Parts: sequence; C-alpha cells; structure tokens
Amino acid sequence: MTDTAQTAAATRPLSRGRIGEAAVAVADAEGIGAVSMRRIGQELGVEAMSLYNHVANKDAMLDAMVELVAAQLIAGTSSLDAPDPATDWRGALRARALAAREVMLRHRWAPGVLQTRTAMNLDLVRYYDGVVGVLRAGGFSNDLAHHSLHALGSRVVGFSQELFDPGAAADDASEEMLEAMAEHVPHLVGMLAEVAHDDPASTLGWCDDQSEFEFGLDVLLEGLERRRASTVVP
Amino acid sequence: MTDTAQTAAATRPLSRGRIGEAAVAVADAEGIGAVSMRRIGQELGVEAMSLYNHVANKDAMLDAMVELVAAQLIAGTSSLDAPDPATDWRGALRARALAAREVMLRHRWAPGVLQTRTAMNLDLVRYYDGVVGVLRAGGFSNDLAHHSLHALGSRVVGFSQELFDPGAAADDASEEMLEAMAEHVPHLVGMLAEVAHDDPASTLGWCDDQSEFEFGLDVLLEGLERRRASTVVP
DNA sequence: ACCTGAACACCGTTCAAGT
DNA sequence: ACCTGAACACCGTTCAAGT
Repeated sequence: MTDTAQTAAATRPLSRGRIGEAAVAVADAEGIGAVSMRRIGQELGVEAMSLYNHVANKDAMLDAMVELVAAQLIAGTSSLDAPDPATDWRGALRARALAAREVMLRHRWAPGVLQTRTAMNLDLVRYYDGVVGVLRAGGFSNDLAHHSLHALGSRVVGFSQELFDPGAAADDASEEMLEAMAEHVPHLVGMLAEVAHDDPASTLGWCDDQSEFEFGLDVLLEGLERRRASTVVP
Repeated sequence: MTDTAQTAAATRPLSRGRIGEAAVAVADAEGIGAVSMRRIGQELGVEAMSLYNHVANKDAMLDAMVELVAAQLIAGTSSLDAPDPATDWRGALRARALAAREVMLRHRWAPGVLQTRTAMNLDLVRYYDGVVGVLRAGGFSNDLAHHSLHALGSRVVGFSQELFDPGAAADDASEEMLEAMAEHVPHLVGMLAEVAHDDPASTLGWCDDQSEFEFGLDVLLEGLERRRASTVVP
C-alpha cells in the first residue's frame, strides 16, 4: 500500500478533492472513526501534516467529504425520470427522497457527519432548492413549503432519525431478557410478539428499514397534500 | 474547585450514578466535547483512572448519562395530566412528545449521544412502551402501532432531525452571499424572502424550532389517525 | 509553494503498585 | 476493594526547517 500510494502521490498532486475522496473511501470501508488526519495522509502516501496545505483542519476535511456526498445527491436527482411535479408533486418528491436514500445507504457515515456540519454547502442547498421547486410547482405557498421542509426533515435527503435501533438492541438482548422485562414493558413485548408472529422469518431484528422509511414518508406526503389542497382556493 | 471537590469525594463515595451526574452537568454546561474521563475525574476530585472502578469505559459512562435523561423522560410523562388515550390518543401522545421535548432542550447534547447508543436502556424502552400503550388504547393494531413508532421516529422523544440548520447557515451567510447564490437556488431564495417578509422581525435566522416541531408532529398524528380510522371495522 | 519531523497538549486505556 | 502514577498508543495542530 505504501508503495503504490507513494507513486500515486508522485503522479497526481495532492488536492482538497483527492483528500475528500480518500476520506470518503476510508469512511465507507471502515466507518468515520477510522478517519484521522494521520490515516488519510498515509492513504495518500504523504505525511499527515501535508494535508494542512490543502485543507484548513479536520473540520474542513469533513466538509470536503460532505461536498462529495452532496454532489452525488444532485447527480442522483438529475438522472431521474420522476413524475412532473406540476401534475404529481408527491410522486416527484417521493422519487427524489428514494434516490437520495440510495446515496446515503452507500455512505452510512454521512447522516451522522451531516448533523455536525454548519458550513454552507452549495450542492446541499441546491438539493433543497430542488425540493422547494417541486413543492412550488405542485401548488404550495412559500409558507407551506417552508413548514413542509421542516416536517420532512432529514427524510427529504434519504434517511430518517432512528433514535433507537430495535434490531441492534435485540441482537444484544436474549429472549429471556425480553421476558424478564415483560412486566415493565408489556405493550412493547406484546407488539413485538405479534409482529414477529406475522413475519416469523425476522424474529427479533424484525424492522424493514426501507419499508418503514417509505411508510413515514408517505404519511407525511399525504398530510402535506391535504394541507396544500385546503389552502388552494379554486 | 479541587479543594471542595476533594472534600466532596471524601464525603460521598464514587459511584456510577455520581459519575453520570457529573458528566451530564459538564455536558449541559460546556457540550459533549468537554466530557472526557480525565475531566470528569477532575470534576469529582479524583484521578481519571479511578472512574474505571465504577464504569467499564467511556462508552459505559455515556450510557450512564443516557440513563439519567431517560429517567427524566419517564418522570416527565408520569407527572403529566394529559388526555385519556382511550378518548383522545392524539392529545395524549402530543402531550408526551412535548414533555419529552422539554427534557431534551435541557440536555441538548442528548440527541446526538442517543443516536450513537445501542445498549438496551430500561427507562428508554419503558418510555417507548408508554407510547405503544397510548396507541393501543387509542385503537391501533399492533402492526400499525409498530409502523407509527417508526414514522414518528425521534419526534416521539422530543426532537426532530434537522439535517441542516438554516438559521446557523444563515448566520454565517451574508445577504450578499445569498444574492450571489440566487441564480443557483432561486426557489429557496424566493421562499426565504417571502417568509422573512411576512415576519420581518426574524430576517435570516427565521425558523421557530418549537412551532416547526409541532407542525411536523401534527401532520404525522393526523396521518396516523386517518390510517387507524380506516382499519377499524365498526 | 509545498512537504517534513519534532514537539505540544490532549485523548482512552492498561497495568503494576500502593492503601 | 478502591485509588494512583507511569506508561502506551493514539489524536489534532503548530512551528521551524527543509526543498
């Protein structure tokens, strides 16, 4: 690795873009915890301190990573044959969110990093602009579009906040543990038992992230459509 | 500080609970970034290494912090005169979410930490159990209750995922910057201009987190009520 | 203009030693 | 049983020195 990296460094000059790419690759493969200045430098066949010539600090390196993901968000939605928002804004927005979701699934560290960023990112703002464009074309007032953006929250960029991953928790938890908890959490245990019974293949880690994402998205889209329709005076 | 801390340590023995409390206090005051083993030890008038007698590692210390917040979640909902879920599940759940939100606003580091946790936490699970209890009392099937839990996501514990804080971004951005971006993000700039115009007091950092939280919550509650009603055969 | 090595001030964690 | 000090392997970042 050191050898090929060395020659690569000699070939292509270091740059903010190359640093971002290397960092994304490491984060994709080993998680964001593996991303350090020293490690990315090593990946590029260079001392960690050399990175500071192209990137102000680690935070700026994370910004560069976000930039690449945001660019994929834009790329993903432009190569999309979605419904015309003027006639089917829900379909148009739904397609956008699902396309964004595919990007986020390729970079599972991205949601966490995105949340810590405050720096303005042009492509990310452009993505949001596209969403507002869809809503406006679909007949939303600017005010309702604004509220809708907040209501959809992160779902509009392809992920939803799962505060607590029942699957991960269940992996740790034995069934006996759940039984022991039953008296404290009767509703949850009852629900779990019934849902697991209906779909026995997925005993404990039973949640289908994709379909739950779509369920939540659709509830929101329906509710927003209802509000849009009630504000339109024909 | 060292002096009073020393005597305090002599008075009350170290414990997982005291460590958690100290860590929560530091995080509340200075953010989660200030929470380190060395710092919490210092806060308790003890060497960092002493903490390891009561807490397996830093991760376990974070678990102890979450435990305290989850206890407040439970405490907040028990001292709540909310509507009877059997007659008004939406009111009951709404009150719960808003009470939880107050807890989270007191511990702004909590959402971020919560997301990194996988360990089973009894009080948190009990809180969720209460939510499922409300839904069941309101007439939800176990299946719909399960989907609803996912759809509500973190909102049910009082915060929503704001991927991008327009307020924070706007603080950095001058109006000129926005004008310069106008050609790239015409919809967003237009929306911003109109919303800001209607409420001129809050020019750029214009989003009212609390009311946006409630808007999103209400859209979801309405949409879920609609689905509940359509599954009930009278 | 870019890269390097040593250094600084921090981390979490281990371990042998104290009481 | 609990606490300590030194040590290890990491961080991000600064700075003077190289080319």
